[in-house]
Amino acid sequence: MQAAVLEKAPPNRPTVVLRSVPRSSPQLSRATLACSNCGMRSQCVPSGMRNEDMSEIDQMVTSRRRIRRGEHVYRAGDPFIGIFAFRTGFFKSYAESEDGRTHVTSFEMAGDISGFDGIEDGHYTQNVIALEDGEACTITFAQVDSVSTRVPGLQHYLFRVMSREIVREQGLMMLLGTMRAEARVAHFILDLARRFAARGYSSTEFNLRMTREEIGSYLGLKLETISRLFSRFQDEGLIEVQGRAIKLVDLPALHELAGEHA
Amino acid sequence: MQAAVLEKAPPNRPTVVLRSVPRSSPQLSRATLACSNCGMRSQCVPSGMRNEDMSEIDQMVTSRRRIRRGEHVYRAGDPFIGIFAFRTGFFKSYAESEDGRTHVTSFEMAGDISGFDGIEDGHYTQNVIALEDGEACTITFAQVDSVSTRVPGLQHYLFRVMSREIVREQGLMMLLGTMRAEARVAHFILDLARRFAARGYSSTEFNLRMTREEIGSYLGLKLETISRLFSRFQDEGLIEVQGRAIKLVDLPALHELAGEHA
DNA sequence: CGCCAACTTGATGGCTGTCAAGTCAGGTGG
DNA sequence: CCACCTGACTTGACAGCCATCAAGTTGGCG
Repeated sequence: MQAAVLEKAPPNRPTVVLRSVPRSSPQLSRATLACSNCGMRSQCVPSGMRNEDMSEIDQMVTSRRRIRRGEHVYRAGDPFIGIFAFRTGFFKSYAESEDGRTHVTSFEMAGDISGFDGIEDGHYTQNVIALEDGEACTITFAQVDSVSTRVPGLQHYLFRVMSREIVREQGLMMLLGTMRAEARVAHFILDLARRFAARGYSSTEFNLRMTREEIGSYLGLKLETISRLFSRFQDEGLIEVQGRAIKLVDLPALHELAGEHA
Repeated sequence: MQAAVLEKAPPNRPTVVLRSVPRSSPQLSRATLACSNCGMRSQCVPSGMRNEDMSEIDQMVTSRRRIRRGEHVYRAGDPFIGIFAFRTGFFKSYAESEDGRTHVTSFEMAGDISGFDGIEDGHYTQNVIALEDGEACTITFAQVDSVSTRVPGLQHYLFRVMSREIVREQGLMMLLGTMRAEARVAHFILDLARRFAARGYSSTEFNLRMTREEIGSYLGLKLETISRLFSRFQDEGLIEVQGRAIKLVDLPALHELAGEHA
């Protein structure tokens, strides 16, 4: 399944070969679960994490779970059990309001972590659903408690990951609050490119895993606006789009539009 | 100074009498600093925090700092030293982008906490400035480390506060991404009312501490739009506004506009 | 082959931004 | 005490960006 997904998305073939992983066996060995053996480690763990601390982090990951396209990792209102670190696949998080509005708050890929919204009152407030088959490592908070009292480095790790999430959301708030549609879309494309690059995929040619509507929801725009801007960017020679396949052509111009450095 | 501020803002007189506090003496006793003696405790600490854990939390607060109107608590780029719990005063947090855009991400009042944006890379990414004279308790992260290895309840506390911040930001993203101007403004007014109420102030009559421009920045709107909507809400009998004094008249209608329950 | 979701593109309208001209309130100095 | 000044606010006129509505087109899949 994982391989099939990659085949359907030729431009996203990894340029770095990642360790292949056994499929959802009911009981995985501690070594197999270990973060220190995980190809996605560099994504999960903030830079600067010491190697000595990795074995401590390994102790938290208790299980791995296979999630199919369309299946929820968790839903708003579910009791909080812990956080999820994605190993493969592609996911979206979204919130729903009382009156039925919906808003995509993030797209998760390998190495990203979800679930911090559930800590405060013991229930998740968001929904996370797979856009593509994948696997999630489960880190239950019961584990966190027992391990982290013995291990000071561990809480540091979690503080940093949560801090990163807070900063990420602040960036999105600025995008939603101050940027025009074309800047939002340019920013979105470049952000995806960076994230693919960080995982060893091409940063200039990749496949979108989400619909125009989901992009629009994420960026506070309508799907028609996304479609129109993709077309316009293509006319202007910034990108090439065909369906969900995107190729970045004029990176400086995209950065310019997104309001980044130069 | 604190009293003077309240005198200038008659509708905000507390309906609950709060303990008076000695002014910024250079060295405060541990008992004076203690959270367990603080009138704002119910705001800082998430509900459900056990009393036994309070003494542990007390150990983290190392100093208290007086901040005058217009003075920064910290700025983007400053080295991270810890988090700040506000005791009195009124503050705003804002982010600045490379190309000069600015966006207000939150307004802080007594019991709120700032500074989590600085954990990840060791530098704050936001700016926090006082809109009104106040005091901030400083919780250095050096303290957190040494205390929390002895005390498991402490990290729980911080996880919950950070989780609350993440959920808060997700709510704001939905507001910025899906709500129309009138809904944003109604939501803003009601949110302020709730927060004043939680601190023992009137929830139907209070003074804004920020300019129309700051409200606009927070809500992703222009100051003229804020002004116009305040005027319109007044014409429609939802509120009464005079300058920064606001009185909520038709709460059901405001909730309706904000898209909340009924 | 036909269906359906996803996507594209056009026409139109409205919400909100922009520009502009005041008004108001608080603070300062004469 | 009053004139003046400045920042904050209000209000009007207009424009433009993006949403809305509508009608196709495409591509994947049964």
